[in-house]
Amino acid sequence: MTEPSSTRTRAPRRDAAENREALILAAATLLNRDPNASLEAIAAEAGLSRRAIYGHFATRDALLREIAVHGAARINAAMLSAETETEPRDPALELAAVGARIWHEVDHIRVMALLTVRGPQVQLVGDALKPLRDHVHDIVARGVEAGAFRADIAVDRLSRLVESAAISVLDEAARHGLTSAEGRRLVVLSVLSIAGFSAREAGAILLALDLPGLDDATFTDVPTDPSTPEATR
Amino acid sequence: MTEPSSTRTRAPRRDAAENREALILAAATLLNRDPNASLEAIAAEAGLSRRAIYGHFATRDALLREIAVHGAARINAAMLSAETETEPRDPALELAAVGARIWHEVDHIRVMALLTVRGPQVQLVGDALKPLRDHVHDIVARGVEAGAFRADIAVDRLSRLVESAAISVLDEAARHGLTSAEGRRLVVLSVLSIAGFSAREAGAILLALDLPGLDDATFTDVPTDPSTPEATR
DNA sequence: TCTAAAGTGCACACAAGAGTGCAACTTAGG
DNA sequence: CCTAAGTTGCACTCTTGTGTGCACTTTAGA
Repeated sequence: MTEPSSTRTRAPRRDAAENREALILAAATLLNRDPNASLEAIAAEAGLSRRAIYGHFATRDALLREIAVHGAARINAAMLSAETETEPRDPALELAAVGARIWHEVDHIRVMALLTVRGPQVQLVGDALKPLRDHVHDIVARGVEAGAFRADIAVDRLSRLVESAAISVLDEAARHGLTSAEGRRLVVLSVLSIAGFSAREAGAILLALDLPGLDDATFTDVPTDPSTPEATR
Repeated sequence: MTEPSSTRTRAPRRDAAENREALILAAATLLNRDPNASLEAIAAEAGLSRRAIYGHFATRDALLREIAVHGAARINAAMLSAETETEPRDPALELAAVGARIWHEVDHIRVMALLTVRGPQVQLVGDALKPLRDHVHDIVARGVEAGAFRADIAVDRLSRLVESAAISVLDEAARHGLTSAEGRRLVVLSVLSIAGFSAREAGAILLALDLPGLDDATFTDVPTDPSTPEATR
C-alpha cells in the first residue's frame, strides 16, 4: 500500500490518493455525529463501496489511526501558526489566539475529543494531542502566575476545563449551526470566561485580537454526491 | 412484572426491587464510562446474570428508558429543591444554587447527557431533561434581562453553553477525581464564569450561597495583584 | 416448612458489523 | 489503445451482542 518499492511498474493512480482523503474526511464527519458509524456508512459518505476501504486501510482501527494522525497534524499546525509571533505576549491574548485558530479545525478536534474517550486508540489520540494540551497548559500556567487568570482553580484542572470549554462550543456548532465567525468568537469568549475573565474583559481581549475577515468561509461542507462543488481549500 | 392483578398469589420478593435498582445503578455507572457497555457487563456490575436482566426489563432500550426516567426524576427533584425558597432571588444566586444541587446527581446527569447524543431514546431523554433545561433557560434569560449576565451571546446559546459548562465539570469528575465539595464548587464557578462573571465575582456569589462543606477546599484568595499565587493542593 | 418468585446456566436464533478472497468491471497513466 | 491500479459486488467467515425458551436451583415470604 505505502510501498514505493522497485517492484512497482507504474505510478499509483492519482484518484486513489483523493479517495483516501475522502475516506478520512467522511470518517471524521460521520464519527462526529455517531462515534460508532459503520464502515458501510463511511464508505457511502465518501462515495465508495465498503470493500474499497480495505484497499486503503487494513482495518477499522487503521482508519481511525489515520484520522488521529491527520487531525493532529492539522491541529498542531494551527496551534503553531498562532505561535509564530515569537514575542512573549499576554497569556490572555495568546489563549484567545489559540482558541481562534483551533476553531478552523472543528471537525478534526471534535472527532479527536470523541476518540479520546472511546476506542482502543485512546493512547494514540492522547499523544497526538499532547502538544496542544501542553501548549494550553503552559499558557494557563503563565496566565495564573501573572495574576491575569483565575487562581481559585488548580492549574491542571483549569487547563482541562479550558479545553472542555472549547469543545463545548464545537458541540454547539455540531448540534445547532454556527457560522465560522460566530464559532470563532464563541470559542474565544468561552475559553476566556473559564480562565476567569468577565464578559466585558473577554470582549475587550477578543477585539484586541483583531481577527481576520469576519466574513470568513462558512462551514465545512461535505458533499454526499460528487457533483457538488467544493468550497474552501 | 408490573401486574398487581388478582392473579398474584403472593407479594413480590423484596430483593427483586433491590436488584432492579442495582441494575439501573450499574447501568448508569458503566454507561458513564462506556456508552456501549453490554448487558453482560451491566449484569456483572450489578452482581446478576445477564439472563436476569430480562426478568426486569424487556429489552436493552427499556433499561435505558428506565435510567432516563429514574435520572430525570432525581434531577428534577434536586432542581425543585433549589426552588423551594420561592422569593424571587438574584438570578446569579439561583443559577449557582441549581448548579450546586445538580452536582449531587453527577452520575445520573452525565449518563443523561451521553444518552442525549446517542441511542434511539434521544427524544425521551431530551423530554425528561426539559424541565431542567427550561429552568436554566429561564434563569439565564432573567439574568441577561437584569443586566447581570453577559449580553454578548444569544440567550438560547448561552443557556446551552451553561449546561455544557456544568457537564464539563462532571466529565472532569469522571476522569480525574473530584471530592463532593470540590465538584460542587467547580460546577458553580464554571457555570457562573460562562454566564459572564469574573473569577472574583463568581467566588463572591459562591460564598453568598454559603454551602456546607466548603471548608476543605477553599481558595477564597482571588488577587488582582498576586502576592503569592499559591498553587492549589 | 412450603412454595412461588427470582435468579442461573445453557441452548438456541438472530442481527450487524468487521475482515477476506475472488472474478469482473472502470478508469487513469503510459 | 493497453494495461495495471483501483474499484465493485458477492459470498463467505468470525465475532459480538441481543433476545428467548426451558429446566434447574436458590431464596424470601407466608
